[in-house]
Amino acid sequence: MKEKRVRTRYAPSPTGSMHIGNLRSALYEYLIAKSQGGDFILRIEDTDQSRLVEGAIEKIYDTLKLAGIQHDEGPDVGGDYGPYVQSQRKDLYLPYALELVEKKQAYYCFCDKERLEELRKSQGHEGVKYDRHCLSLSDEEIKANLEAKVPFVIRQKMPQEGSVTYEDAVFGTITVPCSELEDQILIKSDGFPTYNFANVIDDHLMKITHVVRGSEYVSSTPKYILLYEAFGWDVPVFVHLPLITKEGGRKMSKREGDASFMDLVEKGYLPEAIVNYVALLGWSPRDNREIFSLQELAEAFDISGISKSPSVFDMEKLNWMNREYIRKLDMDSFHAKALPWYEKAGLYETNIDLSKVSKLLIERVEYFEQIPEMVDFLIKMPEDYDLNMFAHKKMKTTVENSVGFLEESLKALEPIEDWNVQTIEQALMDTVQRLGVKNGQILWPVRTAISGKQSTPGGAFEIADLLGKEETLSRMRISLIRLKNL
RNA sequence: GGCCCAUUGGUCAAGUGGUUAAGACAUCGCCCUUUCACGGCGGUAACAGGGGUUCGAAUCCCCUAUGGGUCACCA
Repeated sequence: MKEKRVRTRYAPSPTGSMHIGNLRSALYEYLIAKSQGGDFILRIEDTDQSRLVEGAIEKIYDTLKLAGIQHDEGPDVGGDYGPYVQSQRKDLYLPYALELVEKKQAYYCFCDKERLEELRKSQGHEGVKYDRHCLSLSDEEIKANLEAKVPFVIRQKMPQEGSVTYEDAVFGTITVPCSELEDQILIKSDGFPTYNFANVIDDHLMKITHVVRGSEYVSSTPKYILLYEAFGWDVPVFVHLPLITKEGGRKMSKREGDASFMDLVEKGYLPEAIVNYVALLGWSPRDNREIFSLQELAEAFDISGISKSPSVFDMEKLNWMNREYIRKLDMDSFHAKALPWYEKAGLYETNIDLSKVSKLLIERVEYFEQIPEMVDFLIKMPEDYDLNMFAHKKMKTTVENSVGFLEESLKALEPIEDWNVQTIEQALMDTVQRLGVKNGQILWPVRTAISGKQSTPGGAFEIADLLGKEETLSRMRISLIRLKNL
């Protein structure tokens, strides 16, 4: 048997933004193809015309592009198996359905929604299958209905006995009794195929070798198998992916406002970091490595590393990974990415040297949205900060002794003409020497007095340098007054 | 409810009959240190429960519990 070229596809429906689960599906599909030198195809599944969302296709393109997951074939780039949008393939499906009708594997159904509704009501709540009311229609009746233009659907005829078994690449052997299978609709009354049908047809026509999708499709896969068999087509490899849930084990959903890829990007997470993190949710490499570029993932990826159990999306770990990526950025690109956040924070209205800010921040930021809060004190000193902050056990400072230390520091700083980190450091360290105290006893009060915060992106020297001489001394004096007025 | 699937520390996870049950994030402690962060060292913490099979089970089988998925003219 000759090796077939591996082809996978990402087949989203254009109904909104790509949440994390979708992104991971696309990623794994891409990786499965690329790890074996295959092709990754993008196909738009818009057979539900009532759910179309304006601009959703563009969002998909943008997301894929940002994530670096580039497709070899798709609506925008073309390919030999187009069109890649199902609504543009609409006329292609009916003949296949009719072929099945011909083979007695499918049949016309003229039942309207009302009847189906009642059927459901009469039989209880869930687990109700279609009663095959139309299966027994005679050819004449069918013909008459067709000529009378009675709306119809085409249903797949399921076997009544036995079971269907298939090998899932991650879940192993799955067996479902045929009694569980409903005579599902293949062609809807609006002439469009259902997802289940279009999927099989398109995957076959597009020569997809690995059908990769979320595990919510595991139990409907037997229906697909039956379809492939009815047509006499090769059954592809099914790779079902475990779910990604949020804390508490609930499924992530855009309805509930769970983060989409784009949301995370907007918060200042780097696409590479998100991709890296998501790749590790549900898949693990043979070794213990955690940092992977997309290229490296494509080299290391293996279906056998995919796990069966769902995993929780952990923001903390994403934060960690994002910081790893941020710290690897060179200064210029970090600075460029930070700029919009400086603007948002109001730093543009100050004379503060932003490149110096970046140097301090690159070591401390987990994601960019944190920046405004980290630098707010530079713009405006918090006026009513808690003076108890001056008391620091390890620094050996108290609210009381800080007064004297601050006064001495002020004296040392006032004469400085060339105000920079070095001169500030020298002046302050000289003071430490002169008074014979611990470094922290001088530096902690100074830093606190000019920032009003428990922690800052830099120490006393750096913050004083950023603020400039005038502002620094002014803040120290104000804090001193507050301390004395206690 | 029927069917399908899953279950290793708070989280991600390695592990495929014999291990002191890795590693990472988080957390805690210590060190370093001008705060925070970084870095270094160390700690707490797991095989859902019960039966088997076996000389030996996290690994195989069964039952129970819990969790999830699915039962549409949605994908």
